[in-house]
Amino acid sequence: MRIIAHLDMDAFFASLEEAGSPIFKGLPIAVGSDPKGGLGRGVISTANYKAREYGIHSALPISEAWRLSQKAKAEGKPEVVFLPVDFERYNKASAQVLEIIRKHAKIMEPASIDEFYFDLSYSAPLGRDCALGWKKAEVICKKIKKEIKDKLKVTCSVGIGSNKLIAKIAAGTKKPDGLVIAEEGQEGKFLELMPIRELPGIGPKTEEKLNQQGIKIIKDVRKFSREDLYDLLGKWGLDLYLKARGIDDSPLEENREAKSIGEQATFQHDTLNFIYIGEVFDNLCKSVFKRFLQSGFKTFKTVGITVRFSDFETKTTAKTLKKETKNEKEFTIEALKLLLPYLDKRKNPHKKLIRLIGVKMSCLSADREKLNNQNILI
DNA sequence: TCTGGGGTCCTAGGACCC
DNA sequence: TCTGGGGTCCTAGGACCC
Repeated sequence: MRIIAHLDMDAFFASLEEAGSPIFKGLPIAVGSDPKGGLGRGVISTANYKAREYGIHSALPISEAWRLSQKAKAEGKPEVVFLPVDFERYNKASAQVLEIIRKHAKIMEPASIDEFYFDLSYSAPLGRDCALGWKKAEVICKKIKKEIKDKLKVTCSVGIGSNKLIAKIAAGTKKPDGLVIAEEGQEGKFLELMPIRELPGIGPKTEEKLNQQGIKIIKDVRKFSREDLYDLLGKWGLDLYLKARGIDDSPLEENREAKSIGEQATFQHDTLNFIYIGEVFDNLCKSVFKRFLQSGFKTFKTVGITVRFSDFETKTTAKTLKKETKNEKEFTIEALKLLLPYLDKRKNPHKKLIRLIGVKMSCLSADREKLNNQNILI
């Protein structure tokens, strides 16, 4: 039996900004793109709990957030503080959290900038009282929470369970600053009354599909056989069959490597101005290549681009080169060759304006020398 | 209200090789 | 002359997550 914890930072970006500047204390804060007086095109990245009282939340269009802020102001409430995303700062904080967790757990998986899994099974040595192990895990998590609060002045929520799925869901049930233990052997019961949307991997589309079958809460999933769920959702249906019963054997993955490096940009105004598009595209390529150099990867083999038109139709094209390369010119030229058809009649016959362009590289190889050694061995 | 930017994983179809 | 099937690589698109 494993004891797995999931730690999820509370409104991470906004909390860090609030903790970093005393003048923001207690105010509604929204981190995201520039609202530009209600004309901005982005979305909210993170809103703190005060801003959530205004109806502002992650992924909300920034223009709507601006409107909500103005409305609150008219009612005599404080205006929302809109702040740009400061990744450097958040990455630093994330690394500090990682360091604190690592002191208490040998096996850990950073799942994102603000989420971490770690294994506390060691607190229940073989042959010892299992309940004691869970108690010890709780004590360790309390310590971790306290250390994070002391050092970073922000809170987090932690879930403890017998696998990653249960731990993650448990952490989400009591935010902010929660600590929830989903007792071993009670996994099925813990989940049964929750809406299916609580299961990671079920988004709007899958939810709708399942609703059509009369499935609303997790318990409802259990009325369907493995075969039924496979027919409905393919391979993911088999996963769902197990997840609905609280079963999840997936291991913690300590050394996950990136599979691609890419960047995209949305224009302030939709455009077909070649010079402007070319300039932005060139900067994207330069920035992606710079990150490639810093990444430690030695080569890439596939170049891809994205074009989003003003009607939100989105096209991607990719080209895998004959040979791996690390050449910047090759990267830029291949990317440009993929982009050009979208600027003229070839792939844009109705001359639709372009909203966004993006570029990425994939098929990254970590270490060419290692690869060569393997070839010699074979 | 009009929809960011960073990613991952899965699927389906076509090309190609044996 | 007609007809396999398996395996792998590649591309495009979709769903999802933070």
